[in-house]
Amino acid sequence: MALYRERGFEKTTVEDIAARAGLTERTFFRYFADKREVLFWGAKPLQDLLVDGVASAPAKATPIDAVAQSLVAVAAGFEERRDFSRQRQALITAHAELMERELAKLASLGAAIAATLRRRGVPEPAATLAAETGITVFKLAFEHWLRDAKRRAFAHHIRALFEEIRAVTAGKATRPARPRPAPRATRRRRT
Amino acid sequence: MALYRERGFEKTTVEDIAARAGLTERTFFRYFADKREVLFWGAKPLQDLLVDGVASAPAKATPIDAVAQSLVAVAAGFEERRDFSRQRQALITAHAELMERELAKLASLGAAIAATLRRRGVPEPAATLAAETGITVFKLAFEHWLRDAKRRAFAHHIRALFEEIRAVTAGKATRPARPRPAPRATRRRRT
DNA sequence: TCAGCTGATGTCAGTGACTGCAATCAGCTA
DNA sequence: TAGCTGATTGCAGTCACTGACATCAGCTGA
Repeated sequence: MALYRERGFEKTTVEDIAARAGLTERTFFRYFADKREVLFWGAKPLQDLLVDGVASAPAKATPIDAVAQSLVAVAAGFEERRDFSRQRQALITAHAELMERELAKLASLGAAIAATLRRRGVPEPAATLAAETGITVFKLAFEHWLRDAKRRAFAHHIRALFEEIRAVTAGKATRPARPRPAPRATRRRRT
Repeated sequence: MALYRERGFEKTTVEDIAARAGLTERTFFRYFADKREVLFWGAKPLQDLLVDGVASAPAKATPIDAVAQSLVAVAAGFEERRDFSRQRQALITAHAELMERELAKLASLGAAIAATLRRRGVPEPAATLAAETGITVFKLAFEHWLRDAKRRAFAHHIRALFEEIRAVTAGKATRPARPRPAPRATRRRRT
Protein backbone atom coordinates (compact mmCIF):
# COMPACT_ATOMS: atom_id res chain seq x y z
CA MET A 1 0.00 0.00 0.00
CA ALA A 2 2.95 2.28 0.69
CA LEU A 3 4.08 1.92 -2.91
CA TYR A 4 0.61 2.29 -4.33
CA ARG A 5 0.13 5.50 -2.44
CA GLU A 6 3.58 6.82 -3.29
CA ARG A 7 3.44 6.49 -7.02
CA GLY A 8 -0.11 5.44 -7.78
CA PHE A 9 -1.51 2.03 -8.56
CA GLU A 10 -0.75 1.77 -12.26
CA LYS A 11 2.65 3.36 -11.93
CA THR A 12 3.63 0.64 -9.52
CA THR A 13 4.84 -2.50 -11.21
CA VAL A 14 4.66 -5.90 -9.62
CA GLU A 15 8.42 -5.98 -9.81
CA ASP A 16 8.53 -2.87 -7.60
CA ILE A 17 6.30 -4.49 -5.02
CA ALA A 18 8.22 -7.73 -5.03
CA ALA A 19 11.51 -5.88 -4.69
CA ARG A 20 10.24 -3.87 -1.73
CA ALA A 21 9.16 -7.09 -0.08
CA GLY A 22 12.51 -8.70 -0.82
CA LEU A 23 10.98 -11.16 -3.21
CA THR A 24 10.88 -12.01 -6.86
CA GLU A 25 8.05 -11.10 -9.15
CA ARG A 26 7.51 -14.79 -9.69
CA THR A 27 7.13 -15.39 -5.99
CA PHE A 28 4.68 -12.55 -5.67
CA PHE A 29 2.41 -14.29 -8.12
CA ARG A 30 2.59 -17.44 -6.11
CA TYR A 31 1.05 -15.64 -3.16
CA PHE A 32 -1.35 -13.36 -4.96
CA ALA A 33 -3.42 -14.21 -7.96
CA ASP A 34 -2.87 -10.77 -9.39
CA LYS A 35 -1.65 -7.28 -8.70
CA ARG A 36 -4.88 -6.17 -7.03
CA GLU A 37 -5.24 -9.07 -4.70
CA VAL A 38 -2.58 -7.76 -2.30
CA LEU A 39 -4.99 -5.14 -1.08
CA PHE A 40 -7.55 -7.74 -0.11
CA TRP A 41 -5.36 -9.97 1.95
CA GLY A 42 -7.50 -9.70 5.08
CA ALA A 43 -10.76 -10.67 3.40
CA LYS A 44 -10.88 -14.31 4.39
CA PRO A 45 -10.58 -13.84 8.17
CA LEU A 46 -13.28 -11.21 8.03
CA GLN A 47 -15.54 -13.57 6.15
CA ASP A 48 -14.94 -16.29 8.72
CA LEU A 49 -15.76 -13.93 11.54
CA LEU A 50 -18.95 -12.82 9.89
CA VAL A 51 -20.05 -16.31 9.03
CA ASP A 52 -19.33 -17.55 12.54
CA GLY A 53 -21.31 -14.66 13.91
CA VAL A 54 -24.31 -15.51 11.81
CA ALA A 55 -24.02 -19.20 12.56
CA SER A 56 -23.93 -18.62 16.29
CA ALA A 57 -26.77 -16.13 16.50
CA PRO A 58 -29.62 -17.11 18.81
CA ALA A 59 -31.87 -19.67 17.18
CA LYS A 60 -34.88 -17.42 17.47
CA ALA A 61 -33.27 -14.44 15.80
CA THR A 62 -34.77 -13.45 12.50
CA PRO A 63 -32.40 -13.76 9.52
CA ILE A 64 -31.92 -10.05 9.25
CA ASP A 65 -31.19 -9.81 12.96
CA ALA A 66 -28.69 -12.62 12.79
CA VAL A 67 -26.89 -10.76 10.04
CA ALA A 68 -27.15 -7.41 11.79
CA GLN A 69 -25.81 -8.79 15.04
CA SER A 70 -22.90 -10.41 13.33
CA LEU A 71 -22.01 -7.22 11.51
CA VAL A 72 -22.19 -5.21 14.69
CA ALA A 73 -19.96 -7.69 16.46
CA VAL A 74 -17.38 -7.59 13.71
CA ALA A 75 -17.47 -3.82 13.56
CA ALA A 76 -15.62 -3.49 16.85
CA GLY A 77 -12.49 -4.89 15.31
CA PHE A 78 -12.37 -2.05 12.82
CA GLU A 79 -12.24 0.78 15.30
CA GLU A 80 -8.52 0.69 15.87
CA ARG A 81 -7.80 0.66 12.17
CA ARG A 82 -9.75 3.69 11.10
CA ASP A 83 -6.83 5.55 9.58
CA PHE A 84 -5.59 2.52 7.78
CA SER A 85 -9.08 1.76 6.52
CA ARG A 86 -9.49 5.27 5.28
CA GLN A 87 -6.26 5.25 3.31
CA ARG A 88 -7.03 1.89 1.86
CA GLN A 89 -10.52 2.93 0.89
CA ALA A 90 -9.31 6.15 -0.71
CA LEU A 91 -6.99 4.09 -2.83
CA ILE A 92 -9.70 1.65 -3.81
CA THR A 93 -12.33 4.20 -4.69
CA ALA A 94 -9.81 6.04 -6.81
CA HIS A 95 -9.25 3.08 -9.09
CA ALA A 96 -12.04 1.36 -10.98
CA GLU A 97 -10.11 -1.90 -11.15
CA LEU A 98 -9.79 -1.98 -7.39
CA MET A 99 -13.44 -1.11 -6.93
CA GLU A 100 -14.32 -4.09 -9.08
CA ARG A 101 -12.33 -6.39 -6.91
CA GLU A 102 -13.83 -4.89 -3.77
CA LEU A 103 -17.33 -5.46 -5.08
CA ALA A 104 -16.45 -9.02 -5.96
CA LYS A 105 -15.18 -9.62 -2.44
CA LEU A 106 -18.33 -8.19 -0.94
CA ALA A 107 -20.41 -10.35 -3.24
CA SER A 108 -18.65 -13.49 -2.11
CA LEU A 109 -19.06 -12.34 1.46
CA GLY A 110 -22.77 -12.06 0.79
CA ALA A 111 -22.86 -15.51 -0.76
CA ALA A 112 -21.12 -16.98 2.28
CA ILE A 113 -23.59 -15.35 4.63
CA ALA A 114 -26.53 -16.52 2.56
CA ALA A 115 -25.17 -20.06 2.67
CA THR A 116 -24.89 -19.85 6.43
CA LEU A 117 -28.43 -18.62 6.77
CA ARG A 118 -29.61 -21.47 4.62
CA ARG A 119 -27.79 -23.85 6.92
CA ARG A 120 -29.80 -22.30 9.74
CA GLY A 121 -32.97 -23.26 7.95
CA VAL A 122 -33.74 -19.97 6.29
CA PRO A 123 -35.34 -20.68 2.93
CA GLU A 124 -34.56 -18.94 -0.33
CA PRO A 125 -34.96 -16.25 -1.40
CA ALA A 126 -35.08 -14.88 2.15
CA ALA A 127 -31.55 -16.05 2.89
CA THR A 128 -30.01 -14.30 -0.10
CA LEU A 129 -32.05 -11.16 0.42
CA ALA A 130 -31.11 -10.92 4.07
CA ALA A 131 -27.45 -11.47 3.25
CA GLU A 132 -27.43 -8.97 0.42
CA THR A 133 -29.21 -6.42 2.53
CA GLY A 134 -26.57 -6.93 5.17
CA ILE A 135 -23.83 -6.31 2.62
CA THR A 136 -25.54 -3.16 1.42
CA VAL A 137 -25.77 -1.84 4.94
CA PHE A 138 -22.21 -2.85 5.71
CA LYS A 139 -20.86 -1.08 2.67
CA LEU A 140 -22.71 2.15 3.31
CA ALA A 141 -22.09 2.09 7.03
CA PHE A 142 -18.41 1.67 6.33
CA GLU A 143 -18.38 4.83 4.24
CA HIS A 144 -20.34 6.71 6.85
CA TRP A 145 -18.03 5.54 9.57
CA LEU A 146 -14.95 6.65 7.65
CA ARG A 147 -16.14 10.17 7.11
CA ASP A 148 -18.12 10.71 10.26
CA ALA A 149 -16.78 13.93 11.74
CA LYS A 150 -18.26 12.93 15.05
CA ARG A 151 -16.27 9.69 15.01
CA ARG A 152 -19.18 7.60 16.12
CA ALA A 153 -18.58 3.87 16.22
CA PHE A 154 -18.88 1.70 13.14
CA ALA A 155 -21.48 -0.35 14.96
CA HIS A 156 -23.56 2.77 15.46
CA HIS A 157 -23.74 3.41 11.73
CA ILE A 158 -24.60 -0.20 11.05
CA ARG A 159 -27.50 -0.12 13.45
CA ALA A 160 -28.73 3.20 12.13
CA LEU A 161 -28.70 1.99 8.55
CA PHE A 162 -30.53 -1.21 9.40
CA GLU A 163 -33.21 0.96 10.93
CA GLU A 164 -33.26 3.13 7.88
CA ILE A 165 -33.40 0.34 5.33
CA ARG A 166 -36.28 -1.14 7.23
CA ALA A 167 -38.12 2.14 6.89
CA VAL A 168 -37.15 2.51 3.25
CA THR A 169 -38.34 -0.92 2.19
CA ALA A 170 -41.52 -0.37 4.16
CA GLY A 171 -42.12 2.64 1.94
CA LYS A 172 -41.49 5.18 4.63
CA ALA A 173 -38.68 7.69 5.14
CA THR A 174 -39.53 9.62 2.03
CA ARG A 175 -38.99 12.85 3.87
CA PRO A 176 -36.12 13.90 6.15
CA ALA A 177 -38.27 14.36 9.23
CA ARG A 178 -39.75 11.15 10.51
CA PRO A 179 -40.25 10.62 14.20
CA ARG A 180 -40.21 6.92 14.92
CA PRO A 181 -39.86 4.84 18.03
CA ALA A 182 -36.23 4.32 17.08
CA PRO A 183 -33.46 3.90 19.64
CA ARG A 184 -31.51 6.66 17.88
CA ALA A 185 -32.47 9.48 15.61
CA THR A 186 -31.91 8.87 11.92
CA ARG A 187 -28.90 10.63 10.62
CA ARG A 188 -28.62 12.75 7.48
CA ARG A 189 -25.60 13.58 5.48
CA ARG A 190 -24.45 15.28 2.32
CA THR A 191 -23.62 13.26 -0.78
CA MET B 1 -20.07 -13.81 -27.65
CA ALA B 2 -19.94 -16.45 -30.36
CA LEU B 3 -16.18 -16.64 -30.02
CA TYR B 4 -16.22 -16.59 -26.25
CA ARG B 5 -18.64 -19.49 -26.20
CA GLU B 6 -16.79 -21.41 -28.88
CA ARG B 7 -13.37 -21.44 -27.34
CA GLY B 8 -13.82 -19.92 -23.91
CA PHE B 9 -13.10 -16.43 -22.69
CA GLU B 10 -9.39 -16.68 -21.97
CA LYS B 11 -8.69 -18.76 -25.03
CA THR B 12 -10.10 -16.01 -27.17
CA THR B 13 -7.59 -13.30 -27.97
CA VAL B 14 -8.58 -9.77 -28.81
CA GLU B 15 -7.00 -10.34 -32.17
CA ASP B 16 -9.47 -13.15 -32.78
CA ILE B 17 -12.40 -10.96 -31.94
CA ALA B 18 -11.17 -8.10 -34.06
CA ALA B 19 -10.54 -10.40 -36.99
CA ARG B 20 -14.02 -11.87 -36.74
CA ALA B 21 -15.43 -8.36 -36.80
CA GLY B 22 -13.25 -7.43 -39.75
CA LEU B 23 -11.23 -4.99 -37.71
CA THR B 24 -7.81 -4.50 -36.25
CA GLU B 25 -6.93 -5.15 -32.67
CA ARG B 26 -6.09 -1.47 -32.34
CA THR B 27 -9.52 -0.48 -33.54
CA PHE B 28 -11.16 -2.85 -31.12
CA PHE B 29 -9.50 -1.02 -28.27
CA ARG B 30 -10.79 2.26 -29.61
CA TYR B 31 -14.33 1.04 -29.12
CA PHE B 32 -13.93 -1.00 -25.97
CA ALA B 33 -11.83 -0.11 -22.98
CA ASP B 34 -10.85 -3.73 -22.55
CA LYS B 35 -11.58 -7.28 -23.53
CA ARG B 36 -14.47 -7.69 -21.10
CA GLU B 37 -16.29 -4.56 -22.00
CA VAL B 38 -17.69 -6.03 -25.23
CA LEU B 39 -20.11 -8.08 -23.23
CA PHE B 40 -21.55 -5.00 -21.53
CA TRP B 41 -22.26 -2.94 -24.58
CA GLY B 42 -25.96 -2.54 -23.81
CA ALA B 43 -25.47 -1.24 -20.29
CA LYS B 44 -25.83 2.46 -20.98
CA PRO B 45 -29.26 2.35 -22.66
CA LEU B 46 -30.55 0.19 -19.83
CA GLN B 47 -29.29 2.68 -17.29
CA ASP B 48 -30.98 5.52 -19.14
CA LEU B 49 -34.24 3.65 -19.22
CA LEU B 50 -34.11 2.89 -15.54
CA VAL B 51 -33.15 6.41 -14.58
CA ASP B 52 -35.89 7.87 -16.74
CA GLY B 53 -38.35 5.51 -15.15
CA VAL B 54 -37.39 6.60 -11.67
CA ALA B 55 -37.37 10.26 -12.64
CA SER B 56 -40.85 10.09 -14.10
CA ALA B 57 -42.49 8.14 -11.29
CA PRO B 58 -45.49 9.81 -9.70
CA ALA B 59 -44.39 12.51 -7.28
CA LYS B 60 -46.12 10.83 -4.38
CA ALA B 61 -44.51 7.47 -4.90
CA THR B 62 -42.19 6.39 -2.12
CA PRO B 63 -38.55 5.98 -3.17
CA ILE B 64 -38.72 2.23 -3.10
CA ASP B 65 -41.88 2.26 -5.18
CA ALA B 66 -40.36 4.61 -7.71
CA VAL B 67 -37.48 2.19 -8.10
CA ALA B 68 -39.72 -0.86 -8.17
CA GLN B 69 -41.98 0.62 -10.81
CA SER B 70 -39.07 1.55 -13.00
CA LEU B 71 -37.59 -1.92 -12.76
CA VAL B 72 -40.90 -3.52 -13.60
CA ALA B 73 -41.30 -1.26 -16.59
CA VAL B 74 -37.85 -2.06 -17.88
CA ALA B 75 -38.34 -5.77 -17.33
CA ALA B 76 -40.73 -6.05 -20.26
CA GLY B 77 -37.92 -5.34 -22.69
CA PHE B 78 -36.07 -8.41 -21.52
CA GLU B 79 -38.75 -10.95 -22.30
CA GLU B 80 -37.90 -11.40 -25.94
CA ARG B 81 -34.22 -11.90 -25.17
CA ARG B 82 -34.47 -14.64 -22.64
CA ASP B 83 -32.28 -17.12 -24.51
CA PHE B 84 -29.67 -14.56 -25.27
CA SER B 85 -29.69 -13.37 -21.68
CA ARG B 86 -29.30 -16.87 -20.44
CA GLN B 87 -26.29 -17.60 -22.63
CA ARG B 88 -24.68 -14.33 -21.73
CA GLN B 89 -25.28 -14.89 -18.04
CA ALA B 90 -23.88 -18.41 -18.18
CA LEU B 91 -20.74 -16.98 -19.69
CA ILE B 92 -20.45 -14.26 -17.11
CA THR B 93 -21.05 -16.43 -14.07
CA ALA B 94 -18.46 -18.87 -15.37
CA HIS B 95 -15.68 -16.28 -15.31
CA ALA B 96 -14.72 -14.34 -12.21
CA GLU B 97 -13.32 -11.47 -14.26
CA LEU B 98 -16.63 -11.05 -16.02
CA MET B 99 -18.55 -11.26 -12.77
CA GLU B 100 -16.43 -8.43 -11.44
CA ARG B 101 -17.32 -6.27 -14.37
CA GLU B 102 -20.97 -7.18 -14.05
CA LEU B 103 -20.98 -6.19 -10.39
CA ALA B 104 -19.29 -2.93 -11.24
CA LYS B 105 -21.94 -2.17 -13.84
CA LEU B 106 -24.70 -2.91 -11.39
CA ALA B 107 -23.02 -0.68 -8.84
CA SER B 108 -22.88 2.23 -11.23
CA LEU B 109 -26.50 1.54 -12.10
CA GLY B 110 -27.30 1.80 -8.42
CA ALA B 111 -25.37 5.04 -8.12
CA ALA B 112 -27.26 6.52 -11.05
CA ILE B 113 -30.59 5.58 -9.52
CA ALA B 114 -29.58 6.98 -6.16
CA ALA B 115 -28.61 10.26 -7.84
CA THR B 116 -31.98 10.40 -9.53
CA LEU B 117 -33.79 9.79 -6.27
CA ARG B 118 -31.81 12.58 -4.68
CA ARG B 119 -32.86 14.85 -7.51
CA ARG B 120 -36.41 13.95 -6.57
CA GLY B 121 -35.77 15.21 -3.09
CA VAL B 122 -35.06 11.92 -1.37
CA PRO B 123 -32.44 12.51 1.29
CA GLU B 124 -29.48 10.34 2.06
CA PRO B 125 -29.08 7.65 3.13
CA ALA B 126 -32.58 6.71 2.01
CA ALA B 127 -31.78 7.37 -1.63
CA THR B 128 -28.78 5.08 -1.69
CA LEU B 129 -30.50 2.40 0.32
CA ALA B 130 -33.54 2.40 -1.94
CA ALA B 131 -31.35 2.25 -5.03
CA GLU B 132 -29.16 -0.52 -3.68
CA THR B 133 -32.16 -2.51 -2.59
CA GLY B 134 -33.51 -2.14 -6.09
CA ILE B 135 -30.29 -3.48 -7.54
CA THR B 136 -30.32 -6.41 -5.17
CA VAL B 137 -33.84 -7.30 -6.18
CA PHE B 138 -33.07 -6.80 -9.85
CA LYS B 139 -30.06 -9.08 -9.72
CA LEU B 140 -31.86 -11.88 -7.92
CA ALA B 141 -35.03 -11.52 -9.94
CA PHE B 142 -32.96 -11.77 -13.08
CA GLU B 143 -31.55 -15.10 -11.95
CA HIS B 144 -34.96 -16.37 -10.97
CA TRP B 145 -36.41 -15.29 -14.27
CA LEU B 146 -33.69 -17.09 -16.21
CA ARG B 147 -34.21 -20.40 -14.51
CA ASP B 148 -37.92 -20.27 -13.86
CA ALA B 149 -39.31 -23.48 -15.31
CA LYS B 150 -42.74 -21.90 -15.33
CA ARG B 151 -41.44 -19.07 -17.50
CA ARG B 152 -43.19 -16.41 -15.50
CA ALA B 153 -42.45 -12.85 -16.52
CA PHE B 154 -39.37 -11.01 -15.29
CA ALA B 155 -41.68 -8.39 -13.82
CA HIS B 156 -43.38 -11.05 -11.78
CA HIS B 157 -40.16 -12.04 -10.09
CA ILE B 158 -39.26 -8.43 -9.44
CA ARG B 159 -42.55 -7.79 -7.72
CA ALA B 160 -42.32 -10.98 -5.71
CA LEU B 161 -38.84 -10.18 -4.47
CA PHE B 162 -39.77 -6.65 -3.48
CA GLU B 163 -42.51 -8.18 -1.39
CA GLU B 164 -40.11 -10.63 0.10
CA ILE B 165 -37.37 -8.14 0.91
CA ARG B 166 -39.94 -6.02 2.65
CA ALA B 167 -40.83 -8.96 4.84
CA VAL B 168 -37.21 -9.87 5.41
CA THR B 169 -36.11 -6.43 6.51
CA ALA B 170 -39.15 -6.21 8.72
CA GLY B 171 -37.84 -9.27 10.52
CA LYS B 172 -40.48 -11.62 9.24
CA ALA B 173 -40.15 -14.70 7.08
CA THR B 174 -37.71 -16.39 9.39
CA ARG B 175 -39.48 -19.66 9.06
CA PRO B 176 -41.64 -20.94 6.28
CA ALA B 177 -44.54 -20.63 8.66
CA ARG B 178 -44.71 -17.49 10.71
CA PRO B 179 -48.11 -16.22 11.69
CA ARG B 180 -47.73 -12.52 12.21
CA PRO B 181 -49.95 -9.53 11.51
CA ALA B 182 -48.61 -9.44 7.94
CA PRO B 183 -50.61 -7.84 5.12
CA ARG B 184 -49.68 -10.62 2.68
CA ALA B 185 -48.51 -14.17 3.01
CA THR B 186 -44.79 -14.56 2.59
CA ARG B 187 -43.73 -16.22 -0.60
CA ARG B 188 -41.30 -19.12 -0.80
CA ARG B 189 -39.22 -20.69 -3.50
CA ARG B 190 -36.51 -23.24 -4.03
CA THR B 191 -32.88 -22.15 -4.53
C1' DT C 1 -12.24 18.42 -60.43
C1' DC C 2 -9.19 18.69 -56.91
C1' DA C 3 -6.60 20.52 -52.70
C1' DG C 4 -7.42 20.37 -48.03
C1' DC C 5 -9.65 19.08 -43.86
C1' DT C 6 -11.45 15.64 -40.53
C1' DG C 7 -12.47 11.51 -38.24
C1' DA C 8 -11.89 6.67 -38.45
C1' DT C 9 -8.73 2.99 -39.15
C1' DG C 10 -4.29 0.73 -39.57
C1' DT C 11 0.94 -0.12 -38.51
C1' DC C 12 4.44 -0.59 -35.40
C1' DA C 13 6.95 -0.87 -31.33
C1' DG C 14 6.88 -1.11 -26.56
C1' DT C 15 5.46 -2.02 -21.58
C1' DG C 16 4.03 -4.86 -18.13
C1' DA C 17 0.86 -8.48 -16.12
C1' DC C 18 0.74 -13.18 -15.77
C1' DT C 19 2.09 -18.36 -16.76
C1' DG C 20 4.65 -22.79 -17.47
C1' DC C 21 8.72 -25.10 -16.80
C1' DA C 22 12.95 -26.38 -15.15
C1' DA C 23 16.64 -25.27 -11.88
C1' DT C 24 18.05 -24.19 -7.34
C1' DC C 25 17.85 -23.63 -2.47
C1' DA C 26 16.77 -24.34 2.61
C1' DG C 27 15.52 -27.11 6.16
C1' DC C 28 14.59 -31.52 7.75
C1' DT C 29 15.18 -36.57 8.30
C1' DA C 30 17.07 -41.19 8.14
C1' DT D 1 25.89 -36.71 4.66
C1' DA D 2 22.61 -38.37 1.07
C1' DG D 3 18.00 -37.73 0.05
C1' DC D 4 13.48 -35.73 0.32
C1' DT D 5 10.22 -31.85 0.19
C1' DG D 6 8.42 -27.43 -0.23
C1' DA D 7 9.54 -22.76 -1.26
C1' DT D 8 11.92 -19.66 -4.26
C1' DT D 9 14.04 -18.21 -8.50
C1' DG D 10 15.33 -17.64 -13.58
C1' DC D 11 13.82 -17.59 -18.01
C1' DA D 12 11.09 -17.51 -21.92
C1' DG D 13 6.83 -16.68 -23.82
C1' DT D 14 1.91 -14.95 -24.49
C1' DC D 15 -1.21 -11.44 -24.61
C1' DA D 16 -3.74 -7.24 -23.06
C1' DC D 17 -3.29 -2.64 -23.69
C1' DT D 18 -1.01 2.07 -25.14
C1' DG D 19 1.27 5.90 -27.66
C1' DA D 20 2.91 7.84 -31.88
C1' DC D 21 2.48 8.21 -36.42
C1' DA D 22 0.85 6.90 -41.17
C1' DT D 23 -3.04 6.16 -44.10
C1' DC D 24 -7.55 6.35 -45.89
C1' DA D 25 -12.48 7.70 -46.97
C1' DG D 26 -15.69 11.07 -47.34
C1' DC D 27 -16.83 15.68 -47.37
C1' DT D 28 -16.21 20.78 -48.45
C1' DG D 29 -15.26 24.80 -50.82
C1' DA D 30 -12.83 27.06 -54.68
